[in-house]
Amino acid sequence: MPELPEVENVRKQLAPSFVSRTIQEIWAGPNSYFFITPPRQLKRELPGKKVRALARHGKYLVATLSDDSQLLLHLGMTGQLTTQVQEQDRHLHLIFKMSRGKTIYFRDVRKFGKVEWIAPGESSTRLEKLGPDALELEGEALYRASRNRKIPVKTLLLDQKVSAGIGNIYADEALFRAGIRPSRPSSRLTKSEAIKLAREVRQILALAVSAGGSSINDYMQPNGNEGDFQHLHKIYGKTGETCSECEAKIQRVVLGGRSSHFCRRCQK
DNA sequence: GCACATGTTCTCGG
DNA sequence: CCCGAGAACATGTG
Repeated sequence: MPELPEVENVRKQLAPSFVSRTIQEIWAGPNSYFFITPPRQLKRELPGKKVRALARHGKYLVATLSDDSQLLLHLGMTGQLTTQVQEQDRHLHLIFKMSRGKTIYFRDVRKFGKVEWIAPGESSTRLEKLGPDALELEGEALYRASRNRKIPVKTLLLDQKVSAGIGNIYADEALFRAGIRPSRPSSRLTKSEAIKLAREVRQILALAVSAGGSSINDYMQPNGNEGDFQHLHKIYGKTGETCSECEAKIQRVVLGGRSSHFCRRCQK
């Protein structure tokens, strides 16, 4: 469910239940795949610490704790952070009991989500690998990253080292709005196209944040509401439908192992 | 059974 | 060491 706009909405909604509260108790399920930091260590380290801030870098949520340690949360494909879950959920992996009566649940059906605790003074290789947040992607930087690369421009956009936060939906949407085919070799991008594409990326992400993200399948905000941006998708998931800007049928190809949607008339 | 799913990481060959 | 392609991870839905 989560690309930058969805994660940003989770961050904003979760903050009141998380920030300025003390972690009183941790419940962690037995799923070793899900935990970078093992459950026993989380149970040992987290209780008693206060959450000072909840930030987002790309698709990662980063909580800073009172001893300057950090807790990284990544939602993977199906992760959900919510303040209202029914107990007895087989996909529940982690529960934070916070001070003053708040509880936060982390559930994840496919378990591609991740939880990692970073000790004070340590740094996370995961965060260090991330490029600039996609809300601030600059055309110049995108152009530089595209030089001497053979990979499709779509795949370049998905590279979190180039820009952190873009996922499959918003990559397709931004390319459609920029009039660039997802299959275009990165090295064939002109500078003015790179500048336009970066602007479309920033714009669509900001719009999607405002709309509460996109809810398709199981994405939900922490309060249980759905986002609205899926109604504004113009290309993603619309294979075979008529393009909103012309009469052509929307095409689907696989690039870098991901479904990619485009209009052969509007995108060159 | 098959295809596919808002993601990341690892392996392999060049 | 860099690059790119493909597989792997775990589970559900149609």
